[in-house]
Amino acid sequence: MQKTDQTPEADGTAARGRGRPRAFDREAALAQATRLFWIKGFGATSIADLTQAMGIGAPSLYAAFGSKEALYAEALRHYRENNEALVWAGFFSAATAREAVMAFLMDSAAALTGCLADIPRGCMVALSSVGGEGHAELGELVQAARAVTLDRLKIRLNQAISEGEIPASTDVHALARFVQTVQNGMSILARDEASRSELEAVAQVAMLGWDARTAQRTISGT
Amino acid sequence: MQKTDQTPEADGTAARGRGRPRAFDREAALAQATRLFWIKGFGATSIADLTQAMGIGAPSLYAAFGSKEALYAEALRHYRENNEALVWAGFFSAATAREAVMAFLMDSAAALTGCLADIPRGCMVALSSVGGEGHAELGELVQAARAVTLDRLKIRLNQAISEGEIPASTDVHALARFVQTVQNGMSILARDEASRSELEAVAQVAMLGWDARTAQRTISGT
DNA sequence: GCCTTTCTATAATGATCGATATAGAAATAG
DNA sequence: CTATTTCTATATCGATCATTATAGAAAGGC
Repeated sequence: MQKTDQTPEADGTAARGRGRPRAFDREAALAQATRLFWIKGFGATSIADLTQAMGIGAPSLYAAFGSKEALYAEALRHYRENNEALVWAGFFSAATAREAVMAFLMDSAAALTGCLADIPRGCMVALSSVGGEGHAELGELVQAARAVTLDRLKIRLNQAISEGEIPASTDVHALARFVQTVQNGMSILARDEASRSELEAVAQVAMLGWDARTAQRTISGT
Repeated sequence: MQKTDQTPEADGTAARGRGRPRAFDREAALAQATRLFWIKGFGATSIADLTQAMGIGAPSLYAAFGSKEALYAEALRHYRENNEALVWAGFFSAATAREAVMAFLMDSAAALTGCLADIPRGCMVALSSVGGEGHAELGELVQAARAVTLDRLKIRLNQAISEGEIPASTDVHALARFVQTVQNGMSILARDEASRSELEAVAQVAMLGWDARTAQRTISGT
């Protein structure tokens, strides 16, 4: 049960001194892999696709990342570390919950259409269907990643209630689900070449739903 | 250029008299294939998966449907013919645009969570990523299917304007995009096991956005 | 009854899948 | 320098992919 992992560096951490050093930049290779998984998905991306885009041979890929599934898991982490700020920075720096949600949706409109950086359209996490492809473990990983959005929204909404920004009677779960739904839907539209301004207009309409839902005379929820 | 298709019945139409008749129900087999494509997607569904679920051999599949891609195209048609009404019947029978959109979103909440029939969760069209998997032709097919939703919403909104239900100044495109976004987002939530009542609550919030956007004193768009 | 036609089942096609065995090349430790 | 360690490149593994050749089974037309 307490078998120690015998493989030299399956975890990816570079050994310090001995032996021939790796000839490629691990992070750069991971970035290319991430981009490919992002665009094509897990199942449609082959090892041959990956080695070509990463500029390395298959044995190097397996030595550095372990397996295709482990590489995807690392790509997910790389995706979050490098792209999360595009969508969440404004949310976390906003003074009010309304401004936070507004920023979240407007920044999503820009990021998901590839306007904030040279990145593929749509969200890698939202559009991933790796769970339905038979890879249950990776499926749970992306599902957990999707759940983070809902958690953050609910935390911010509860904070807004405790600060008196919105009524205590607000249905936090429903409102957070609504914002999550809109952002997820944006990914599908972005993949179909919807423009940034179109998604921004969607965000504006969504905020009208927010305003009506957070007005003092709230219609009691569901 | 005017090569006639030589294959006996690649189009699927049953020849009338001669020869041994087909031993399986073509529509029932197609229904099983549709279900499989719906759940797993095009790429992750193998011919072996299909023949097992359809209860036929591979040669029978190819004789009846031509190819895996042609089968998927037929599955898309079968999907629409058999599931469209779940989401659109109320929309088309509603007296006002508001009731139509409300019915569309509420019926979507029920259908996408598998509450209206014994069907998989989420929309086969919205969640399909066959385009990004390298099958451009099928990708255009599902993209066109997604565009139908937007078209219908815009047509109904324009009708509502001409009937005086909503102001002529309404940004029809933005409002239709908003509704489309919400419904698409619902599919992603439904796949992650969101409940019918959660999606119905989302629909309720979305309708508040509708009301604010269609109020006579409309804030001029974007 | 026989003959033609079309279906079905078995098995195999070449291609590609993810993953590795092997061996040579390149670096550090001593 | 030599020895050791770890990388990379070529080639290949069995499995599975979509597809089909082959042959036998079942129906209608005569």
